[in-house]
Amino acid sequence: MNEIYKLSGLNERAQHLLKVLVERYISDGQPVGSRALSREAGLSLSPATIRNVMADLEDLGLITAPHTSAGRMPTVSGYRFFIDSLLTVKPLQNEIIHQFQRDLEPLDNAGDILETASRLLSDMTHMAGLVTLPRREAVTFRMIEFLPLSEQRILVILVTNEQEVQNRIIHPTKQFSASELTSAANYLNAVYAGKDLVTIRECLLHELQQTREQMNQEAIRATEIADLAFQVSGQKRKKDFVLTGEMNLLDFDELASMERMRILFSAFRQKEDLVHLLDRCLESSGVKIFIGEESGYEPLEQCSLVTASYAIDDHNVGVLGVIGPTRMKYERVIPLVDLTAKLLGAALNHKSLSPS
Amino acid sequence: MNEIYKLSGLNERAQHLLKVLVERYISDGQPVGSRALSREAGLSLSPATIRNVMADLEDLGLITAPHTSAGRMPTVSGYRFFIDSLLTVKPLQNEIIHQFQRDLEPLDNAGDILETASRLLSDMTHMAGLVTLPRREAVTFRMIEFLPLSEQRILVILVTNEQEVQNRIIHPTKQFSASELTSAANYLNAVYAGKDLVTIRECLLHELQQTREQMNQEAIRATEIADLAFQVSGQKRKKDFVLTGEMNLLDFDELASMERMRILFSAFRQKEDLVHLLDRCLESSGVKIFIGEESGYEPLEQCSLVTASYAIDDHNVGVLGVIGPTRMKYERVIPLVDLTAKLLGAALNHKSLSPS
DNA sequence: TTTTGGCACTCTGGTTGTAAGAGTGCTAAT
DNA sequence: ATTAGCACTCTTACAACCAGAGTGCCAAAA
Repeated sequence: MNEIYKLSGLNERAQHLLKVLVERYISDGQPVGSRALSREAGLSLSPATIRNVMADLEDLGLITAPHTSAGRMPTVSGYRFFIDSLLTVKPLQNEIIHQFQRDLEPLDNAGDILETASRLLSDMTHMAGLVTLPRREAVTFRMIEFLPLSEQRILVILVTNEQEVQNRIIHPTKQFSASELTSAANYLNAVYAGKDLVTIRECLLHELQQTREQMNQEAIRATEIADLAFQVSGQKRKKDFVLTGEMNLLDFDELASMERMRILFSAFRQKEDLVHLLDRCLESSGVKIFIGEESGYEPLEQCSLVTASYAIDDHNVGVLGVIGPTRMKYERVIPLVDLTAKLLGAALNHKSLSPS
Repeated sequence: MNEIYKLSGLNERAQHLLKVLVERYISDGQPVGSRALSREAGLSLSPATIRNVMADLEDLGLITAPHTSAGRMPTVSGYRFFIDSLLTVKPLQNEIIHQFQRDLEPLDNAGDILETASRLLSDMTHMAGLVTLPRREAVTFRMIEFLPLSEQRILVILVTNEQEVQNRIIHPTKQFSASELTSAANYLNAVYAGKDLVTIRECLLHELQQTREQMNQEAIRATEIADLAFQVSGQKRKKDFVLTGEMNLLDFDELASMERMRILFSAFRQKEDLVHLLDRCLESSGVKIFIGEESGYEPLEQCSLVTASYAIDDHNVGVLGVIGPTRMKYERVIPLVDLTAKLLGAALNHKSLSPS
């Protein structure tokens, strides 16, 4: 029999017991023993029988005991199998969906929307929520306007994504007259509207290097100042993602060793690795889960990361998710992350479709 | 002798011993006993003598022992006396001053400046830094511009404080033509430039209620749309202060009980009380220190708060400071907070004076 | 009068031993 | 295939104990 397990996977009963064990462990945090499992499983099997099955599950590497006389708890593979094959996700109540919509709908700029999405995630799950900023390629240029503040300072107003507004002040070396600025803006608005910022920067660079003689004076001036304007826009962006509810993680005693927390928080500030990890989720849609060491990122060792990418115009442009202890209520977190991703995409899209 | 202490304060020797004790406790975190103090104080007194003095200091409520056979540690009054009368502040190295300037100078918008100031504070002290946003009365109007995005949406660009730019999108119920918008902007720029936002809102409200007949058509239209524009600007501001380095607080073991941290962090999110506390520091200039319970704010019980207000045009407009364990290196923190306040004020001022 | 050495006392923190409880693995019986 | 029984292991809590640190007080020394 033991042989059969190893060769052809787990039988019904073993799967059921694994499921109950994981569920119990998730809600308790205590290793679960054979007696408890026998009581809980509803199979009217004696603890002794349960023990045999548990021994098998341990052989398969799905559960493990912290020491001889403690119960068992799921390993990473155990969680993996649980999530992939045994989990029954709870559908969300309509009430929650509506609340999310209520919170996201009325906002009118991307920053607030991302922030709110992250906060919804962290508040609803009592864990840490995070939302990456949309890829820069996804930012499309709508219009630019120049507003002279003084001799040397020009305020650049950049409207993107039909709704989003960015400002910066530039200090051109050459003088630009008010009418030059207006015509430069008109030129740029006509030529580049609808293109994304990355492409535009490439074009500008290209044009700057070209022999000027092919262009008219207006285009040259416009290119010069646009280069300044977009240059700043292209520089390092201040942050890579919005992170909220970090402090919620203090509440989980499995993470609560000060040392772990310190590592985790400094990882949040480090960012690079985390960003890299999240980027890997951008490609495909759907909810992804990294359990503990699966993320390949040390500080997250005791944590799980549940992510989903969000899309604008059917293109995935960013990733959001939740970080919490491995022992989290996946059946609840997964649909929440899924929902948030969809609604975040919708909220960002919505703005570009309806003028209200 | 004991009598004399009580009536006329402490003699030299007792003061010196208190100073050494507090310094020692601050650097060690361990209650300090008579032997250690006798070694450290450089007075060639025996532990027994020291014990007598310590007993007196305890009678005066300046130090206390956690239990019979531990050393003594400062009480709140002890810290108070230490700070007010015994502390010798370390002057800052020029290197640090220059670094602060280097970090603050190049920034060109208030948001970044505040954020950087806070981060400087938290990084240099390894504690939590915070900076309140400038009072709204301190925000002066420089110019406004309207940019029609579509039929129903108008982008409002509001330049304040000579440098700061705010955007919002409004949806007026009535239609405004492009030329109407331009003339409205011109009107507002002419009439209100240099006034602060709060005053302007009051004026607008007042004018709206007046009988319209006294004004020309242009002024009426301008007032209508300006009301919309400033209305949004006047609404709740998103945040009250910038807080950085909260996580640094995890490193202090006297705060490190998860429970304390939770209370502290939820206090940071609560904000109201903290804001209220900070507001009380706005009135007068100079560094202020609240030790433990002195702040009258429960969650800060084990913490000290070191604040200073910063000024624009010689008016105090905001407060910044540092939150850390009662047992902090005041002689270093105080000058740091002081410096940051001055430089922050300068950085904010600077922008409005020199165009570069 | 001030300082000091001496001494008894107290409290903490670490170590050790012990007993109870929980859970296991194995074997033999059902 | 399942189960009862049993010996074994490991954790946890508790008590006892000891060493160390520090105190307060008193009487002697300066």
